[in-house]
Parts: sequence; structure tokens; C-alpha cells
Amino acid sequence: MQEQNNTRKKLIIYNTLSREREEFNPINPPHVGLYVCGPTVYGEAHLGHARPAITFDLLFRYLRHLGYKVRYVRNITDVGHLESDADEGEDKILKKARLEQLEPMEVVQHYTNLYHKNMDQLNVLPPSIEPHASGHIIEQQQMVEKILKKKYAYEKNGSVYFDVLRYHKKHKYGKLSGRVLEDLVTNTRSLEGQDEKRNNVDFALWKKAEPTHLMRWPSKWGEGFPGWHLECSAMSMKYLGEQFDIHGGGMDLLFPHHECEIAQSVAVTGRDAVRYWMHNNMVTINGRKMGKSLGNFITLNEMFAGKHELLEQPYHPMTIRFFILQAQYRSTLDFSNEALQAAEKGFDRLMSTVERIEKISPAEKSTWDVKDFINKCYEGLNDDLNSPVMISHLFDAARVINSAADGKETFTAGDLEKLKNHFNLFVFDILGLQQKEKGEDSGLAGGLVELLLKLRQEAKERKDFATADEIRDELNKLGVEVRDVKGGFEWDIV
RNA sequence: GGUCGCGUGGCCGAGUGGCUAGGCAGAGGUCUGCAAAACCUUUUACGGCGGUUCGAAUCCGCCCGUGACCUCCA
Repeated sequence: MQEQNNTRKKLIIYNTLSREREEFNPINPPHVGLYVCGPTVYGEAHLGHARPAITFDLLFRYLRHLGYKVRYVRNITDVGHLESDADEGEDKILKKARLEQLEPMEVVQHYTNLYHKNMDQLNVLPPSIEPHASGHIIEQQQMVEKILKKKYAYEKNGSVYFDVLRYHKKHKYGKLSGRVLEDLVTNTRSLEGQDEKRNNVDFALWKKAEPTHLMRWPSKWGEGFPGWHLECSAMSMKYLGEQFDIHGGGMDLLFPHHECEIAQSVAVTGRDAVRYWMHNNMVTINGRKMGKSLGNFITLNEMFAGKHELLEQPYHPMTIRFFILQAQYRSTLDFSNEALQAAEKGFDRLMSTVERIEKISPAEKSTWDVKDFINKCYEGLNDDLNSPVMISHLFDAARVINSAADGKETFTAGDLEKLKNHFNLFVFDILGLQQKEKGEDSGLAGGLVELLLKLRQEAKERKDFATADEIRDELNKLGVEVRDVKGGFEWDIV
């Protein structure tokens, strides 16, 4: 992160708002404000949730590596999302709570804990701030008041709605998603219980709570709860200011969620809050989006345990992370056992290469251009976080490193140091991969394995192959993979 | 129906006007007591039809297929 700045190009980000690649320039360097839509904690996180988490974790890690001071805000949505299949729009959290006879906040806590655990398993760094919607009711109410004061909202029967048509007269509603308001007005299906709205495109800022509704807060409009899109506007403004650099989330949130966020912020401040909008694409399964409503999702816990009818085996969290990073974030990524298994093998290869770098001895000459490799990796990342391109260069390096470990390629001490540092930097610090843990008490077990393999080595030397093979076969049965290398051995717990 | 996107070899997945992406799988080989690993070589591509161009997977048009959003959704 120090001396190569001259060779490094700028980070390019695809901005959904402009539909173009743009050079990233923060508003107040070296500070960067990053807001990402987090999970709705009414169910277990699935493979689809891993995608934005890992995508923006990569961005977070890379921005920090580039020397930016990043405040990364990722919210927890624990109130306010209405469910369309319920008769009069029931809070999702509430519905689940009733089903399981739990306090709503108990459900929230349960799934939040699970989410954190899964993120930790995926080596996703915690954000700088993780605000809960339920903890920012006052801020949301204040925002509703501001919008009312600006006359972009109206109250009806204890609920407050955003007046989209009025807003559209002065500002353009739909510029992020490319929607044409006139089409929306005529096309939107009529939903039940929406008579209160002046127009079907209006959306709730504050919703009156029915008597049976448990999650409710007092307000000047009566008891209720905040609308669908308000929390992100209120919390991003609180922690990142009226204007900030990057807002991220899944493509499925583009409309209406992010469109409404823009409207809310512009209504309050008169200007756009976000400079760069970034949207990750979906994980698909058999070409279909993996999602709750389609019921075709596989939870992360199921992935890790291999317990799902579609799974042929368990997949290690690092396999999942690597699998996701092997696709550029704006492409769809199709799930299949074959693809996961390919990712698993590739990942393992990369990891054994990391270990082999240590075994290379420096030589007088370098037979490979390390600097070029480093530059290509940066170029990949700078090109809208093109992690697959970067990974392809890592595999190129892996081939050369493995050859060097065999003595077929050489590096000077300086190049070797540079290669080692950058390979580790790219793999661990930026891609956020980590070695799979080698069993629980690797101290004792590892020592025993080493001892056995030393005995096997001796057996081989006196050509006692029966003993040597027996040791190897028995270790294999215990899940220890043995590989003979020049003048010694390597082993792994698989 | 409206808006936006995608279609690359057995699978996943980059590229987006001329230069081998990469991984996994397949085939052959080197190494090895054997095996594994590693390395080397190698087969299979750009949905279809036209057009632009010296040259297109890459640009344009049409067609076909497919997906996302339009309702909570990462």
C-alpha cells in the first residue's frame, strides 16, 4: 500500500444512477461513507444474503487498503416491512412472532445472532455501525415531519403517505430505476386497503397500527410504525450525513426501495444524498433467483452442514466465499453442486500455494515478472471490483509458485518478498479468504501426524513400503491427506 | 403489458473490435516404489440471421430463448 501508487490506476465503480463506470472520488477524502442495506431479521440468512455481504465486504476491505477511512453502515431491519399476502399488511416480524409464540424482539435477537454468526463464518468484517430500525424510531418520525413540512406528504387516518405525484412535479421520481411515473400510475396493480392513498404510487412513511399489531410506537399521528423505506434514509442521514459516497444493496431493492429512499432524502434536503449507487446481482438456482418468496433458497447453515435435498455435500464457508468472489458482483451467479465443488478445489489449490511460497529459496535471478502480476491484480480490482480477473492472476501466480517450489522457476530475494507479501495481501486481506482450520486440537493431533509421517519417511528409506503405505492409508482413513514432495511430505486434514 | 438485463466450450465464469482469461471436469505426458500433489501438453466457445468494418464473441438491426423489477425480497 505504499510504493506502487504511481503504477496504480483509480478505482472505477459502476454507478447504477448514471448507468456508467465512474472514477471513484469521495466527497471528503480520505473519509468514505458507505451504506448498505442489511438483512431483515425474520428468518435465517441464505446464500442470497451472502452475496451483498461479501461484495461490500470486499469493497470495504479494498477501500481501507487504498488508505481511505471508511465508515461502513449496514442496517438491521427489524420493523416495518409489510407482507402483501396478509390481509391488511402485517408486519413480518410480528407474524413470525405469533407463529412461534415469542416476543417480536426475541425473534429479532435470535435471527440477528444467527446472521452475525454466519457473517463471521464467512469472514465478513463487522460494519462500523449496525443500526437497528427499531432503535431509530424518533429519527424516522422526525424525518416524516420534515417531509410533511415540505408538503411532500399527507396524513390520512393516522398514517402518513409520501405524495409521489407532487414530488415528481419538481424532482424526477424514477431516475434510479428508469421507471416512467405515468406508466407506474396506470400499471400498478391495485392493492387492498390502499384507499387512503391519493395515488397508487404513493408509499407509506408512517403506518397506523391496527389493534392487534404488537410492534407499535406512539407518535403525533397516533400509534403506529415506520414505513417500508424510511429507515435507510433516516439512518444513513444520521450516521453519514446529508450527502455521502456509496450506497449499496441487492438489485432487487432498486425499485421501489432505493427509488423511495432517493425521494425521501431529496424531499428533505432538496438534493441527492448518494453519489454512487452500487447493486449486486442475484444468486440464481436453476436460472431462477434464490429468494424467500420463491421458497427455493438454501440457508447458509444448510450449506455449511450439507443438509438440504439439493446439496450433495457440505460446503465450507470459505468455499462459499470463494465461489461468490469468482463472479463479478454485477453478474448473476448460478448455484450448482458442480460449480461449488469446482470452487472448493480451486480454493484448496490456492491455499496450498500460499503455504508453498514459504518453501521457496531466493535465487540470483527472477524468471517471472512479479511487478506485472501485482499491477494486473490491482487493475482487476480497480475495474469495478472485478474479483474473478484478479483471481485468474492469482492462479497464474500459483502455477509459477508451485513450479518454483519444484525448482523450475526462480525469484530474487526481493521479488520473493514482494510476491509473498502481495499474494498474502490479495488472498487474505482483500479477498478476505482464510485457511480452513486444521482440526480442533491441531497441537496434539498435528504433532502425532508429524511423528507418524517421520516414521513413514524412515520406512520408505529402508524400502519398507508395506509399512509406509499402511501409515498413509490409515491416516487417509482418519481424514489426513498425505502428499510426498521433494525430500519430505505435506499433509492436510480434509 | 411496461422498464432493465442476460445468452461464451461438459460445468462455473472473465473479456467487449485485432493479443492464450482463469477455475473445475476430460485426454496424454513428466515426476514418484506406488498413490496423491505439482508441473507440461491438449480437445470442446462465443443463441440464430443479416449489416457495419481490412477485421466482431465484442458495434448496429431483427428474431429466438431466458431472467430481474413493476408486491415483501440480498
